[in-house]
Amino acid sequence: MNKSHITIHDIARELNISASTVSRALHDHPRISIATRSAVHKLAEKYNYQPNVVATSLRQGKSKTVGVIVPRINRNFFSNVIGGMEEVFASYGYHLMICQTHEQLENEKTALQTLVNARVEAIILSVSMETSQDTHIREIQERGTRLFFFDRIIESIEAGSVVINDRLGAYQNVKHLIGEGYRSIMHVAGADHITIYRARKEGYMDAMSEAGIEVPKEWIMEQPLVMEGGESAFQKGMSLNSKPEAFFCAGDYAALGVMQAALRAGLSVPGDLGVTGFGNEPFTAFLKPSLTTVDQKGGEMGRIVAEMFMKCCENDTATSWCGKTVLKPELIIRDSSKPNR
Amino acid sequence: MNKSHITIHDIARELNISASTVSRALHDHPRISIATRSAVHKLAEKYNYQPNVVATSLRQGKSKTVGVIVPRINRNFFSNVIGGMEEVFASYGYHLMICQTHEQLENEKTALQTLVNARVEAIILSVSMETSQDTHIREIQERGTRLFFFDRIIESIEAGSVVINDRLGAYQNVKHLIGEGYRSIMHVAGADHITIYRARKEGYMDAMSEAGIEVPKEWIMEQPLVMEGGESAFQKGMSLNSKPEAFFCAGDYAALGVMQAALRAGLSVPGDLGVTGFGNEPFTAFLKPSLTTVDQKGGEMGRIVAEMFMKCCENDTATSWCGKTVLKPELIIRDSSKPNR
DNA sequence: TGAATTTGTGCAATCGATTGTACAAACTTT
DNA sequence: AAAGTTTGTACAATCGATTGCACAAATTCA
Repeated sequence: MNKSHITIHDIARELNISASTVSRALHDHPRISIATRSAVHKLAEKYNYQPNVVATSLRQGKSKTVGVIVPRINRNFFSNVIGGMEEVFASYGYHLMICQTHEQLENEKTALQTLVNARVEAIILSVSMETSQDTHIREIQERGTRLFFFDRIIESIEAGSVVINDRLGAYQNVKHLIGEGYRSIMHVAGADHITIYRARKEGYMDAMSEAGIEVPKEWIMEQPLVMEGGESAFQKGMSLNSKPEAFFCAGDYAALGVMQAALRAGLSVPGDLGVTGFGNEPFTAFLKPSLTTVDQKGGEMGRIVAEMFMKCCENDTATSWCGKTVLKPELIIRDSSKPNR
Repeated sequence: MNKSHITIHDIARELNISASTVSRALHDHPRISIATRSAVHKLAEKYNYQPNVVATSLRQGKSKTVGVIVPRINRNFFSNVIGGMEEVFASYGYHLMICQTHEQLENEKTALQTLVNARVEAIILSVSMETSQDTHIREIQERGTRLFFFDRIIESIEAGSVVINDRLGAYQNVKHLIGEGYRSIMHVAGADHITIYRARKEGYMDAMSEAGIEVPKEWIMEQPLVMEGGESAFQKGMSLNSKPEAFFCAGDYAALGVMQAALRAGLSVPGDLGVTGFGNEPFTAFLKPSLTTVDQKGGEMGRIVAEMFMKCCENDTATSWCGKTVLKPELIIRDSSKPNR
């Protein structure tokens, strides 16, 4: 990009040999004489020669770059995942190219195209909230781009993926509430077409039905998983005939909303109302009361997808199917779910 | 990378014309007949032709990629910055390549080299804690890579940069404490060779001397800006002759540490001890008491560096000097600094 | 009608690194 | 000494897109 980048040709010229010899010398090709090799190495050292990765990429058809698409980079969970991936990829000499969708399908499509054009070796994706169909992703895959999912996967597409067992996490969460004496537990749910949210709902149902608690459908309130969603869920819950004893929220911010609304309404948490969340956002540890939640293992998830890519794709057997790794979620028990009454 | 990627040669062959004509047709070169142009466009459409960015990069010497180096991707502030940058860069068709240093100088060096090799058009950097010398960065710049700093800058290097006025932020913060009646205010400081931490210390001094409060040097405690650092600062502070009335911490996690240690020690915050932080981490709003702090404008900072790069570098006048933008910090007044006593 | 333009396209070089093939020189083998 | 190997290096093509230059055909002008 700059005169200051020296090339094998520069070295070749100075030593009066050909560029191909320089290239081979740099790779310690056995057919190049020791004398030539060391001369080349010395000069490369002197000028701090660094191969032009762009040229190598073009020649080899390998960019040593992996694309990542997430809804938002600055969400704790996603930045943890990205951080984890970066560690592993960096150790293999791979780069990360990152795009965010802001939860919008259109952006997701653009990002996919962008990354394909950049000739990334794979795309690692956590789909946006708006993504309910799969054609745009399937197309990319069919055109030969390797694909991996994490967390928010599309089940109809066969691709390597890493998730946590959301159903189990939710189940443990709700079972814990039940164990603490709560019975009429409502669920603030996320959009149903997103796998993880459906799974969390199912986990909730599992625990409830195991305990023999009937769940009227008003107890399940689909809401945007932000503070406001939690607040309005709380209002709705309080207006029902069967007053809620606890809320299990599919997201921590919604749980926060529920908690704050409850406190404003003069209820005490957990005295009058139990609240649990999902995600283990950093703030949940510092809330008063601290919030019981489920850890999503962001960093680990990132490291595992990265390793998965490396195992499956580094040699050229382009088997895109690398299996699905399911991590065990971890229930973090804190104060907001202390025994009822 | 894959047979499914079609090239201008494929199109050329099918239309029985040359690749150069295809290239020109795709760019609507006026010398190509309308008929040919539309035939090419039609076929490109049909096969969903997408130019190989790697090839273009090589030819043009422009990668449309910018490298970013941060201490940790998953720190709220940095992920906000990155998120902001991504928005702007995406809108210009630029990509982001991201590396993290984990606050280690060695990693910073590697990352710089990696990004230079990847032929990024610029490197946007926030230096690690360990970075106290500048030669490794200066070298990169001298070899022709454009460089920008944000937040943690190196003043001895001339490069475009975006920071907030840390000194002012700290000054406002401490002035506010003084206004609320606190006088013996101690400062939990960060490493002194990092510009921003020194600036925060200076802002603290400004406010104190303006109020005519003498600051013995034991009041300034350099600590790792994490919870443990805050805790040990609190212990140290309490063992002094002049008991602290408040702590101004250069980081939110340290403030959290101070607060928790104080509460454990049976003090009430802010009743017995005022505490303020710096950074406006998301959790600070939810602490009990909520923490007074200074917002660092991460997203905005990211957007501004990105725009700065675009303005300075898109046309090839390689003036690396794009000035220094200083953002106004925002003091967020919450409960932890309520009036003394 | 012949000269001067304009129009439309192709050739070949280029970006930098890699690699199959060729080939001369040096060395072994018989 | 002739044939066969090994050693060391260069040439040229390739990856895909771009672009200066050349050149023929078509058009305009004188």
